[in-house]
Amino acid sequence: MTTSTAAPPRVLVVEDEESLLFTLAHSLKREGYTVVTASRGDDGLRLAREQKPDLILLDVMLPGIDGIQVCRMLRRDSDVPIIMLTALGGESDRVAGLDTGADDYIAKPFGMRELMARVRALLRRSGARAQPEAEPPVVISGDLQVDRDRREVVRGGEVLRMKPKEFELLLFFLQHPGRVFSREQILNEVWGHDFDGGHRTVDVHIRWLRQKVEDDPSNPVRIRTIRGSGYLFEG
Amino acid sequence: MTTSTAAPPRVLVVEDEESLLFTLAHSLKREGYTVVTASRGDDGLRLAREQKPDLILLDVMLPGIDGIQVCRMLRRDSDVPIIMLTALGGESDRVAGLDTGADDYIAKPFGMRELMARVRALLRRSGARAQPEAEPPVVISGDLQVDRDRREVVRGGEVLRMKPKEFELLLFFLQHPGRVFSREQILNEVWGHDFDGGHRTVDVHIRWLRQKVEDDPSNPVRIRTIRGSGYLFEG
DNA sequence: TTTCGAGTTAACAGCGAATAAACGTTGCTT
DNA sequence: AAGCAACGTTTATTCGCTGTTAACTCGAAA
Repeated sequence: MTTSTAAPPRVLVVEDEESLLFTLAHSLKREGYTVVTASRGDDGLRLAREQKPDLILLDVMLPGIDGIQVCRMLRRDSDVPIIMLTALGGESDRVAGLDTGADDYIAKPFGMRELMARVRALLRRSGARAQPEAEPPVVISGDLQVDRDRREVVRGGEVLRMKPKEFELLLFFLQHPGRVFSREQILNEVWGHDFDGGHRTVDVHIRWLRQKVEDDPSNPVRIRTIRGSGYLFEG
Repeated sequence: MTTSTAAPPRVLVVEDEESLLFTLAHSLKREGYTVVTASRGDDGLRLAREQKPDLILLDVMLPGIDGIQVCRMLRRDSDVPIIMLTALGGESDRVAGLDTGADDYIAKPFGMRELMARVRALLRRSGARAQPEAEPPVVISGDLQVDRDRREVVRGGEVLRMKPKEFELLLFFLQHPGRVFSREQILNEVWGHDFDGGHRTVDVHIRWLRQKVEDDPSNPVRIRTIRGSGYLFEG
């Protein structure tokens, strides 16, 4: 019943914080989606009805009408997939969000990668055709197998137990081999747009990753350090 | 949604320090952009609205209205890409800058080359057409291959281990073959506009480069010395 | 020959990264 | 509700690398 086209899926983003809106729009476009934006709840509601998007990203806190209201009103006559963006990851928010009929929620701050994964998943579930990028569920590089569906990493037959952030970080590297990324870029992609901690956090996670992924963690071959620039994953 | 033209992208530079403003404008023009300048925050704001530039370089410290304010005011009705030029590379500055809705920031002192790279990246992201120069990821000259993504130099099948400055310097030469550059010019481009060290620093780096790049470092063929003028890279 | 610019080498200070460990938070178990 | 385990982040320390400068040598131009 949702719109289904041969063209790329349309995503409506309703978010008042300018910089986040920009980042979201940009990331979505890069993935191949068509993006429509609004920074007020009432505008969002109007656009949702005019444009019939295939998916909606909806901030909870909004000027005009808040996200919860918008969601409720939309649900009266549509079952378009909705992902709520909530400020505080509190249990109550989550419940409140899902109660209104949202299909998923994600707490700020969130990594772009995770959000994109959820968007993709939700669109697939909702049966939207023409996935802009049918990312394979398993990414392989050398003797490494990363299964995004099972959230599991297999190396030489044995399953590596990965922490969530480690997994995300490794997946990010696997998907962008042979290119240097600065700590800032990595923080933006893996941690989230508004993570404001120190960039040394990356170092530590790199280290942990190396201990699981490298033959000799002290002499890394896969995840190389490019002094003064960042890190590079050797495809 | 942003302004997009067939003509070269317009860049607005707002900077109060005369010499830096001059350098910036000059470098941008050489890259093929159309440049508009202002040395006060209020003038910058006015010009931004009149001229609708495709990108803005905005100093944080400004007479009139400071850069943060200008950025905030612009963001109310525009999503033109903005790069902030910050004096102190402190983490807090970064956050403050990005919070106002800036798309990128760069800490002084910075090399012109890096700035140009960011300008290019941001314009590409924002979807501005008519890229003045779509820089290829790999630059080749003779048996030299410089890979900017991997930050790696390959010569005759073997990978050369390069220090950061060496890499930048070599890349600079590769991109400007057959032309003499004075030490001052090289310092400006590769080191940064307000590097205040001695110019002999260049000599030493040239020497190190030659040892890695020349067949006979004592009789350089690729990086030639033009006595009294500077150095020249033989394309 | 004299002078000035460039080559060469080594010393040193400062920075960036690796590492280990502590801390605070969260979520789960009992 | 309390205790516990796991995880993410921060901090401190160590270590090695890199950039810069200075001193000396060499060679070319005047």
